Amino acid sequence: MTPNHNGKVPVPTLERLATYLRFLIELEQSQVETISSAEVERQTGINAAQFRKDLSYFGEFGRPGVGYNVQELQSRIAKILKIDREQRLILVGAGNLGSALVGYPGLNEHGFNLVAVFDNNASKVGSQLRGLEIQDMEGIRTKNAALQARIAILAVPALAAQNVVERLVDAGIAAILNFAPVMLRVPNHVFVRNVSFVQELAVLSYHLSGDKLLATEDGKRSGDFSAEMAAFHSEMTRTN
Amino acid sequence: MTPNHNGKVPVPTLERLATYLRFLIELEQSQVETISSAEVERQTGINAAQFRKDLSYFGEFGRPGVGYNVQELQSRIAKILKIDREQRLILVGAGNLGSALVGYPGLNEHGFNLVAVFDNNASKVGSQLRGLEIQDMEGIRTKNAALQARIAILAVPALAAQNVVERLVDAGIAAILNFAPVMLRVPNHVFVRNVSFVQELAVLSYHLSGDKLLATEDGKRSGDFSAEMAAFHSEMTRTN
DNA sequence: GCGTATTTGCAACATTTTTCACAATCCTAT
DNA sequence: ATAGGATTGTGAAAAATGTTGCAAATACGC
Repeated sequence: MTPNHNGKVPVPTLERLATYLRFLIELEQSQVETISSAEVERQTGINAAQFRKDLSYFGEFGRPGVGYNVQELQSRIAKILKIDREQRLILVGAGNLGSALVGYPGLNEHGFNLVAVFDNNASKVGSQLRGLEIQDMEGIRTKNAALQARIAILAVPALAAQNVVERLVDAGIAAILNFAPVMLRVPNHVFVRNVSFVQELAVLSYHLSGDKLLATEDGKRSGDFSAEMAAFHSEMTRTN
Repeated sequence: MTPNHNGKVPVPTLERLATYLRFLIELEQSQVETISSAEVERQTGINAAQFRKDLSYFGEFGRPGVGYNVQELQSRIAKILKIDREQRLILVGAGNLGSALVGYPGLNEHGFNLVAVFDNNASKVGSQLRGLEIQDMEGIRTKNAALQARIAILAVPALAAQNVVERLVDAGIAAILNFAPVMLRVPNHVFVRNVSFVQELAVLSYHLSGDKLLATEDGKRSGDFSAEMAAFHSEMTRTN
C-alpha cells in the first residue's frame, strides 16, 4: 500500500504512472479485467520491464502467470498519486490560457477541482469565468486558508510570475503548475512543473529535416518514405 | 555551425536549449552583451557545466576568460533549433484548448506561424478563429501541400486522435504536439511530444504531504516550515 | 611582456534510468 | 498431484545523463 522503498521514486516513473492510470481507465471502460505487462507494452509502447519496475517502487500489484487486475491497479495507482481523493486547485491568471484551462473537462474527470480563479487585472476582477468569480490576488492568503487548496496553476505573464509565486507560497500553496515562460524560485518544500508550448515546439522543430517537400499534391515521395509508410499502415491495420 | 558530433543529442539537452534561448532573449532585451556559464547557473538554476556541455554538442560558442556573446549565442541556438526561420504550424481541433492556443502570443514571438485551423465538427467549420477560417479535415492533404506546414498541434478528443494523426501524417506532417490524452502510433519519421496537464498535476499531487493544514489564517506553522520560508525570503531579497 | 584572474571545453568520473535475465509464483489441464 | 506454460518481481548489466576537475585560452593590471 504505502511505498515499501526508501522513498526516492524517479520522476520519470511518476510521469509514467500517470500514463498507466489513463490507460487503465480506458481498459476499464472496455471491460477488460486483467492485463499483463507484455500487453501494456504492446498497447502503450512502454517497455514491459519498465512497467513492472515502476510499480515495484510501491509494492506488489500483479500475480505471476496471470497479470494485473485492471480495476485494482487503477485504484492503487490513483491512491499513490493522491488523486483518489479530491484535489483542490486554484488558477492564477484569467487570460486566454487560464480561461481555456477552466473549461478543460479532464480536470474534474481526474479528481481535480478548480475552486477559485485569481487575477490582478482590475478589469477582470468580479466577472465570471464558467461559474467562478475572478478574484483579486489581494487577500489570497486569507481566502486560501478557507479553500485549503495546495496546488496552483500559474498562467500569468512572465514578468508577473515570480511575484505571484511568492504570494502563493505564502498562502500555503505547495505545488505549482507553471505556464509562465520563466524559471521560478521557490522554497524547497514547494514543487514546480513547467509547461512550455514553445519549448515543446522547439524540440519538435529541431528534429525536422532540412527538406522542403515532405508531401506533394500528386502523392510522389521518396522510396524510403513510401516503404516506411507502408509498414506503418500495415501495423495500424494489424493493431486495430 | 552544424553539429560536429555524431548526431545523437540528448532530448534533455534540446529542452534546455529552448530554455537558454528564452533566457538569452531576455538578456538581450536588457542590453546584456556577454554572459558566463557561472552567471547562467546563478540566474536559471541550471548547472554551469551542464550548460557548457549542452552547447558542446553543437560546436564552440564561448571565449575562455570572457564568456558568451549573448546575441551570437541566441542566434546560433535559434538556428540549431531551426526556429531562426519561419516554422508553419497547423492546428487540429478548435475546442477550448485549441482556441486558446490560437491566441497565444508566444507562438509568433518565437517564429512559429499558425497558418490553418482544422476541425471535423461541421458546426464549427467556416467560422472564424482570430482571423483564421476553421476548415474541414477533408482535403487536408491537398491543402497542406500548398501550406507546407510540417508541424501540427493536435487538440482533439482522445477518441478522435489516432484517426486524425494518420491523416496528418498522410498530409506530410512530420512533428506533432499532442494534447490528446492518448499515446499516438506514428511511423518512425514522425516525432511526437505529449503535453498532458492532468499528468503534470498528478506528479505534483504525488509530492504533496498528507498533512491537511499547510496554511492557517493566523499564520502559525511548524518550526521547520517557518525556518525554510525565512531562508527562502532572504535568498529572494538577496537575488533581486 | 609577465603574472594573475577568469572562464571555456572536454575527459574522466558519478549518478540515474532503462533494459535484461531469470528464479519464484501461479493457473490449467490432465 | 503433477507437468507445462505464462507472467511477475527484482538483482545485475547496460545505457543515458549529469557533475567534477583541470589544461588551455583569454583578458587585464602592472
